[in-house]
Amino acid sequence: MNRVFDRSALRGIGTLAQTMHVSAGGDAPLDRDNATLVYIVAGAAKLIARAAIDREQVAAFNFADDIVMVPAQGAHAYLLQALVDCELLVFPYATLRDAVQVDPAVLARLLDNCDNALNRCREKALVLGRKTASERIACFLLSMAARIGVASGAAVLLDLPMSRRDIGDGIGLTIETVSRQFSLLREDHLIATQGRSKVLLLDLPALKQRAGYLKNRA
Amino acid sequence: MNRVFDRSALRGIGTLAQTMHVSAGGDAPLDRDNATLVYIVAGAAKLIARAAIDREQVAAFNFADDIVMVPAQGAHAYLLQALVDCELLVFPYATLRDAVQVDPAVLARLLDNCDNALNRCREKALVLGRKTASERIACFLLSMAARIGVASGAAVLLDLPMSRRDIGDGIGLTIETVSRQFSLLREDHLIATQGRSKVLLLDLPALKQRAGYLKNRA
DNA sequence: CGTACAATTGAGGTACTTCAACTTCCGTGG
DNA sequence: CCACGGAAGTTGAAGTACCTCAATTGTACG
Repeated sequence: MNRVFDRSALRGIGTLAQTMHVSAGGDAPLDRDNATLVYIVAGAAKLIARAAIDREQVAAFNFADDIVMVPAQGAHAYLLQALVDCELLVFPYATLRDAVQVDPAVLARLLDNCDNALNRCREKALVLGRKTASERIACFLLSMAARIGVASGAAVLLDLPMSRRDIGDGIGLTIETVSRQFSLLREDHLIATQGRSKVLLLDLPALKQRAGYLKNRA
Repeated sequence: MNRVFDRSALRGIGTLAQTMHVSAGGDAPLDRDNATLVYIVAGAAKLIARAAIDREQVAAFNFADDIVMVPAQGAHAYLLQALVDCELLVFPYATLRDAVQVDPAVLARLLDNCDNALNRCREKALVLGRKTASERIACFLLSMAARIGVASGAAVLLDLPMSRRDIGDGIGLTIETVSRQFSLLREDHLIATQGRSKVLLLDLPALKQRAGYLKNRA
């Protein structure tokens, strides 16, 4: 595991950090006026962009060992909400950026992390702007499989920490459309569900087909 | 101007760079298998994510002095296309990241740049996922005003280098819907257009209203 | 075991898309 | 300078994918 904040890195910047425990459903109490960097020690969270109280977009789902860059409030408000109980390490972005200049290797890893987040966000933009409901669900499931999936023979088991509403807010659909798409995938035997949160991906190739990925892959 | 690659920075990394000239409409011939960092010396470009030949999302519009991080090809292909004739400075991302560790200040500015791109991408995700057509157009115009707008009394003049199709591909609408929304804004005297590319924003407060920004701003 | 909430399913509405025709713009050549 | 032609943009009519509203079923927790 190539953690951004390994023991030696933390020795230098640990004093800048603030440890937080946020219980499931709660908002991380972050500074709204300054960008913040949050290291998720344990748990799972969603970063939401809020345009109105009843209209929000999940900008990213994040899990243990992820680093989340939470923007300051601008035209819209950003909140980091815990999906399950979380342990967080919180840094003011500007302070951290300046402090880690004594350790360029850590800075480079921060850059890599930011680049990864940017790439995921761009994939999300493509999904939101140009994909159908069934493609969106397939993309979502495959992306979750890559991050928190557990191989189970030819299948992949997902234990999703987020609700159907969260999923919908993440891929720009309503809770009902998400539910209908799950039902279609079940009918076609691409997935099986168990309870509210467990999803078994039965046919990854077929899911990739539905995701609308490029045909001519390297 | 706080350029990322000022004279002293370029002295150290200039040898890594490749200069390119791309004429309007052309693709920058980048390495598809590795992430690339492009500094736009002059011109304007669009970064597109392609799901199919007839289905692409503009991930970002970029202008002179911008740094664009172009992902390697994954599930989808990314292309940097020139909107007008461009002069570019191209770096392999990984090589550059390692090389600039001798100059943490440059690394920190790269991180800031990446953070800005991430923030813009997240705003885009919110627009694509949760905004109506009229809100999207307003958001687009305001975002362009902030980047390439020229104050003209109380109004702001835009000389858009991209077509209606590009705009649509950027905010997830069809060319026809974009056109209809422009017509509505004209009827309501929020904008005036002149030729294909010039847009005069006549009423910024009203545009912000239509953009669906948060009411209770600090 | 019962309650509260999450998820599913159905019926009807709507915002945007698709398809098609027309108009404007603007570079080119007469 | 003006006329031409092709591309870009605009406008209209019809279709559809997704949303909204409403009722039912399922799930997890006390």
